[in-house]
Amino acid sequence: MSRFFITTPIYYINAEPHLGHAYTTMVADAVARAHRLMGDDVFFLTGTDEHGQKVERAAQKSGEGTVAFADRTAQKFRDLLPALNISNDDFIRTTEPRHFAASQALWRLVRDRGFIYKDRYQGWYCTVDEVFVPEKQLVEGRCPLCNSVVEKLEEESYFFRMSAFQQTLLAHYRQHPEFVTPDHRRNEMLAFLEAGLDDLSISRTSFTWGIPVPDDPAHVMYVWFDALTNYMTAVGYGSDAPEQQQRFAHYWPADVHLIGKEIVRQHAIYWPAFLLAAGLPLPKRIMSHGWWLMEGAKMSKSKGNVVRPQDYVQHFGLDAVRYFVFREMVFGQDANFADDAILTRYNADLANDFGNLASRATTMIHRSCGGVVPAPDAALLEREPERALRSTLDRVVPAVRALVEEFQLSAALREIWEVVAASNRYIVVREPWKLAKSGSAQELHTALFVAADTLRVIAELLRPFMPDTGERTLAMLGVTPSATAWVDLRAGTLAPGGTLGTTVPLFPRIEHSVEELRLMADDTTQGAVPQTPAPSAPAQAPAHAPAPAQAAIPATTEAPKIAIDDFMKVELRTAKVLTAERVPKSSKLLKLFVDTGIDQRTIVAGIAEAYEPESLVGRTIGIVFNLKPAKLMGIESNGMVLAASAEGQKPILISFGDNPPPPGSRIR
RNA sequence: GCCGGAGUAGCUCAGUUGGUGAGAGCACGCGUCUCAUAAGCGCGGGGUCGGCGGUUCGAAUCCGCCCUCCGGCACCA
Repeated sequence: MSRFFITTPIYYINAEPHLGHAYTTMVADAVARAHRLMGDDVFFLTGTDEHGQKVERAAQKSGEGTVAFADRTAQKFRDLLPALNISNDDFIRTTEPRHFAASQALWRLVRDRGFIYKDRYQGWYCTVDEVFVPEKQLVEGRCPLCNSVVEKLEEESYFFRMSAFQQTLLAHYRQHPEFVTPDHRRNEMLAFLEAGLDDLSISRTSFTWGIPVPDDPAHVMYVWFDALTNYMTAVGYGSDAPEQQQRFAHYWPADVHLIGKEIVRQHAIYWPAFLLAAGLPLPKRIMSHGWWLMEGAKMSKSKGNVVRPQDYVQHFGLDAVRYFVFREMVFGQDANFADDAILTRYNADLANDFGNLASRATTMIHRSCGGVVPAPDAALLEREPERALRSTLDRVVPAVRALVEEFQLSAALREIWEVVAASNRYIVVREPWKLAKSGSAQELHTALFVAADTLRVIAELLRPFMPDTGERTLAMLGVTPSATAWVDLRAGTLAPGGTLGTTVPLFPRIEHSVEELRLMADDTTQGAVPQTPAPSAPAQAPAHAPAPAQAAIPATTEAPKIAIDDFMKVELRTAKVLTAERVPKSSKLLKLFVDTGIDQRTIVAGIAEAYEPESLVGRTIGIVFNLKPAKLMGIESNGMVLAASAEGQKPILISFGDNPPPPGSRIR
C-alpha cells in the first residue's frame, strides 16, 4: 500500500466560490477516491488562503473585523465541500496557529541557510490602486490600470535569493520530465527558467494582515511564501509534537499539487526554490488544468457569466455535474461549459446508456430470478459474446486505473462507457426476455449473471467519479461497497445467491430545456443553498430529484421523524403584508414587504399564480421567520411564506380568519 | 514583439514514429427488438483534414510562407 498525498490550491477568500474552485476540488476528490479504492494511504488536502492586502481592505470595507471577515468568507469555501461530496481529509486555513508556526519555521530555516536578505524594494507605486507597477507595464509614466500618475516609492523588504536556484531547477526539470504536467506548461516554465531568475520580494510593511516575519515583526510575509507553505503545515511541518513530525516524514513530499494553469509558476518555480533553499524534498508532480469557458469566453464577474455550480447541482443532481465536468474537460485544456452540453450528456450518457442499463439488468433478475443473483453455467461463460465482454473488462479496468493516475478523467470515463455500450449490446444479443419464455434456464441464468456482474464492475469503476451513483448501483445489486474495491476488480466476482436491492431510476430523463428548468427552479425553490447529499442512503428516492415537477413536493412521505427540539428550531410567526407586487419576468413570484412585529422585511413567495398582489395587502400570513436569506430572481428574500400546495394545484396561504393575531405571534 | 499551442463531418473532439478507401460521440434519417428511463441495438447521409507552395512512389501526419484563434513572457480555480 503506497502513500498518496494530494492537494488543491488553497482558495483566496476574496472571491466567491465558483465553478473553477469546484472543478479543481472535484478532480482532486475523484483522484483521491480512486487511490483509496486502490488501497493507498491517501491524504487529501484543501483549504483557504486568507492573508494579504486585498483581504485586509475588503474586511475594512465590510465593516467587520478582519478576523470575522475571514471566518465568514472562508466558511463559504468550506460549505462547498459537503455540497460537492468532497472527501478531503483536512481543511487548512492560513490563519490557523499551526500555519503560523510552519511558515515561520520555514522562514527561519531558509534564512539561516543564507537565502533571505534584507534590502530596499523600489518601484513605481500607484496610490489609487495601491500596487507596485513593474516598470515595463507603465504607460507613459502612468498606471496601466487607472491611468493615474505613479510615484517612485521605496520600501524595506526581505528578498529570497531565488536567482541561486536556476541551475538546480533546470537540472531537476531535466531529470524529472513528469514534474510539470501538461508538457506545454512545462515548456513555459523551462523558458522562464532559462531566461534567468530574479530574487523575489517576500515581505511587506505596507499592511499587517499576514504572518509576522520572525525577529522582525514590522514585516509580514508576502503572500506566496506563506500560502505555499500550507501544503507542509497540514502534514505536521513546524510542529514540536513528535507525532506531527512523524506525520511530516511520512507524507512529505506531496505526490501531486493539483492547480489551475494561472498559478503554475508559483508552484513549479517559486515553491521548489523555497524548498531547495530549505533543503526539503520537492513535490513529485505539479498538475495543472485548464479553465472553464462560458460560450468560449473566460468567466468573470464583470461579464456576469460566472457559473455557480449549485445551480446545476439543483437542476441535474450532483453526480451528473461531476460526470459532466470530468467527461467534458480534457485535462490541461480549456473547456466549454454550455447548458445544452450538460443536458445532452445527462440524457444520452447517464439516462439512456447507463441509468437504463442498470434498470434493465436488475429488473430482469427481479422478474425472472426472484431478485436473486443467478449462478452462471461455466461452459456457457466460454462462448463468444461472454468472452468478448470479459476481455473488454480485462482491458478497461487497468486502463481506467492508469488514466485516473494521470488525471485523464475524461478518457477514463470514455473507457467506462465502452463497457456500458458493450453491456447494452450483450443484452441485445442474448435477449434474456426470450430465454425467460422459451430458452434453457442455464442460458437465462448465465446471461443475467453476466449482465449483473458487468454492471457491478461498472458501478465500482464509477465510484470515484460519482460516489453516490456508484454506491446506489451497488445497492441495487445487493453488493456492499468495499473500501478497496479496485485492488482486485475483475469480471466474474459477483456472488450468485445474493439478494438484489430495489431497482430505482438513477438518472430520470430530463425532457425540459435548461432554460425551462432554470425558471422552474427560480420560482419554486426557496433556498439557493445547495443540498447536502445524503451519503450512502441506498434505498431512498433520488436524493437530488432532477425532475423539476417534484421540486415543490417531496417525492415520498418517508421523511424521518424529528424531535420537538428540531421543530422548535424553526420560528414560525405571523406577519402582516404591507405591500405586494409581481416580480418582473416571473410567472410565479410575488415580492412581499411584511411587518413581522419585530422588523419589516422583504419576502419573495411563489404564489403569483394563485393571488393578486392587491388582495394580499393588509392580510395576516404565516411565515418562516428565521430562514437564511436567499436570492430569487435577484431579490433577497428573508423568510418564506407558509402555503399548502397540493400536487398540480395552486398554493393556498395559511389563513387566520377575520380576527387575526398580531404580527410576530409564534405559530406552533 | 518573442516563445508555444490549436485550426479534421452541423456540434465537441480522436488521429503515436508519413502508407490498407479519413474516425468517435452527439445531432439528423431509416430499420429493428420490447427486458428497460419512448431507453437499447443495427444501418446511413455528410468532411477540398485553415490557405498556398514544397519534399516524397505516397502527407491530416514532414518543410516553408500566409490567415485565424488561444496561451506564456505580466494579477486571478
